[in-house]
Amino acid sequence: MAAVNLKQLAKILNLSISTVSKALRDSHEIGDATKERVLAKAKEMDYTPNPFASGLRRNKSKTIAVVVPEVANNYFSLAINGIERIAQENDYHVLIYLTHEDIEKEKGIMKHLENKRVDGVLMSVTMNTSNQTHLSDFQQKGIPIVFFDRICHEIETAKITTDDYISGINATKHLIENNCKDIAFLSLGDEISIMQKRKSGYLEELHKNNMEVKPERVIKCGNDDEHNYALVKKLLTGKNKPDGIFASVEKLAITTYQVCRELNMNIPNDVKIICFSNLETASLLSPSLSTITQPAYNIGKTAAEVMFKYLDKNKTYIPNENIVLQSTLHIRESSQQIV
Amino acid sequence: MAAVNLKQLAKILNLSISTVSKALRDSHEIGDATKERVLAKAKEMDYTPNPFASGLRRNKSKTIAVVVPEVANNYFSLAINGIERIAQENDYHVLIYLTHEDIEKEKGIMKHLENKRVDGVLMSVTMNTSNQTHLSDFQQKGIPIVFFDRICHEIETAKITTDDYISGINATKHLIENNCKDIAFLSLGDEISIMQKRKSGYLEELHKNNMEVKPERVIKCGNDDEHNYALVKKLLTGKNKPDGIFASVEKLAITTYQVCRELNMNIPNDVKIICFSNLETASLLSPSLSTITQPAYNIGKTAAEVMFKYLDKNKTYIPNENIVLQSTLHIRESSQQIV
DNA sequence: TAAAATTACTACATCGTTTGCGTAAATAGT
DNA sequence: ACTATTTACGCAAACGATGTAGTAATTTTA
Repeated sequence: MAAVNLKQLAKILNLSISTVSKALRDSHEIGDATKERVLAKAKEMDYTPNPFASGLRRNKSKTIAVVVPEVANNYFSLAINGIERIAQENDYHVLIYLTHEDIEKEKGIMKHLENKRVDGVLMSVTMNTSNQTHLSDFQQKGIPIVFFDRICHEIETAKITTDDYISGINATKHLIENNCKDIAFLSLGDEISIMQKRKSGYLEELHKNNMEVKPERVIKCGNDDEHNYALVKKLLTGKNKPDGIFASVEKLAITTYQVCRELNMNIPNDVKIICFSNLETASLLSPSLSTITQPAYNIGKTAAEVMFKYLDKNKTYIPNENIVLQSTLHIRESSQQIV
Repeated sequence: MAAVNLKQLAKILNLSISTVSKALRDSHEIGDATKERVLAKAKEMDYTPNPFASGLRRNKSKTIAVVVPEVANNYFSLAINGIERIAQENDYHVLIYLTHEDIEKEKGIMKHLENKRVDGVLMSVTMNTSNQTHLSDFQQKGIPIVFFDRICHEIETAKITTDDYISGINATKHLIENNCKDIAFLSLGDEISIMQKRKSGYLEELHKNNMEVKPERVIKCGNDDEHNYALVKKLLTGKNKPDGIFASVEKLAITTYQVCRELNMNIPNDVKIICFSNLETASLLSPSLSTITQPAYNIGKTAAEVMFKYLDKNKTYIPNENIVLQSTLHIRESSQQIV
């Protein structure tokens, strides 16, 4: 029942606590015969070190935190998958925290993590994280952060992203090539870096094609699904409807599908759609959804690998580094001109 | 930079360490004036207790673990969402572990958790978890487990499930009412309880309608997507095809959609489909997918609530309790007779 | 008014590990 | 053979917070 500890092990083995401890950690100070005796007994008694005691003593938690806006989301859950894999390989534990896009919650979570509960934090910030003092304060405590996807430029550390600007260009170019004359961009807030990059790509490509850049074509959506629905419905209801929609995140594309269904609009005849998405059922939708798909699993995996690269060396300072992975464009029915 | 601790706070305040500690915990032994002075200074210095020190001393981790097969899955991510919400409300932290349906990984994870790293475990077992000695062993260590969805009958504790048997009956009945004469059941393994219940409902309803119960209509799928694809393809290729498919989990329905697409089979004309699923895009699929939808968020929430009910009382023993939540049937195009 | 009780604090042992230092005994070096 | 060095272990002090058992000083009670 009760977990066995070093003291009990030592008593049974007739050795001192420190000898047992050192033997278990394979110290050179301990003779081979003793080591084997200790190992065998430890296994027999099912000894595992108390993580709080060793955490306290060594000032290491063997734990990282993942702070993300949500988990019921294909992108983040895949990223977590990658992170968890690397963590297990490194014998680390993964704490998970959800901000639900709430900057106050994000601040509270970081506050909770300041006391060395974790050795490092992997995070994707809130759509509302414009002020980042809570993040630089956090770094000051000596706990490293690695950002993935939704990064914070101002914080010096490693950042894993995808080629959002290029993807923005490619998606827009694709819509233009399929005869779209008036493309709207559905943004998620406008604070965060990925939105700015995706939007830049969109604007740049419009510009390059001498298409008019109308500010009202950039729709600033948010975290409230009903409000987003209303925004998209309004966009598609007036007489000045766009003939193409570039959704910056998956859920806005889904909302658009739902709006089109209600308004009896045909995709892609009435409006063409492309979006950033990791939806596994994209090809089964009606019509199948064209996507820019980020390598979510690898993003998480890479972020974790970078973190462990520094944790292994006991470095709490991670210098600026931008790792950019490539997204892939999957053209399906929703964005294609029907010939 | 360095985190401030009790000793430093005490020195600055010219008080003893224990006085400061007690003041912070609002002990009656400390005078009001002193309390205020301490609180103010603690806030000013941004003091937060070291979780390892207090964890060690009080033998409490303020952490629970969630052990699930996967996270890139709508059901589990919603459940995690519910769990995390309740954990945050209770000032608890959430560790996450993925088994990837691997029983050996599950055993290893439980082994890792035995040493009081967590105060409790919420879990959904692997599809291969038939032998549960690693779980009863774990319980013996004095750490409570609460099961949700994929439960372990033999372990005495609280179990949160949905009315899978009834849902199995309803789904099957629905297919029969829509003229299916030969319904296949896609199972995920056959060890775990939910599969047995869903299958029982399926078999029972066939029986009630005097339909032949062919053993080869129960397809035992697994964790290998390609293998599942082959199994479903074989099922739908021969001359003795079923005209209805009841998929026990979401991913098997998606596989079935993909197979039908390859085989150029029309859903629901050639074969009707219904499945357990929390897919948010079910209604946008082509054709829209009929589902039995479990209240995943509430299942997670409930599991966490039950856990905290006992943790609050410092009870490590949770008596048997079966909490059954209701799933809802969403009839869409994939399962309906076209008139 | 002496004894009892309360108040407001401090000292210290403790949780389980880790690790620097000390020390006998065994081995090596000259 | 006598001093170095190495080997193999034990002692004890941390790590930071908690809580029991004190202890003066003050207040209450009989």
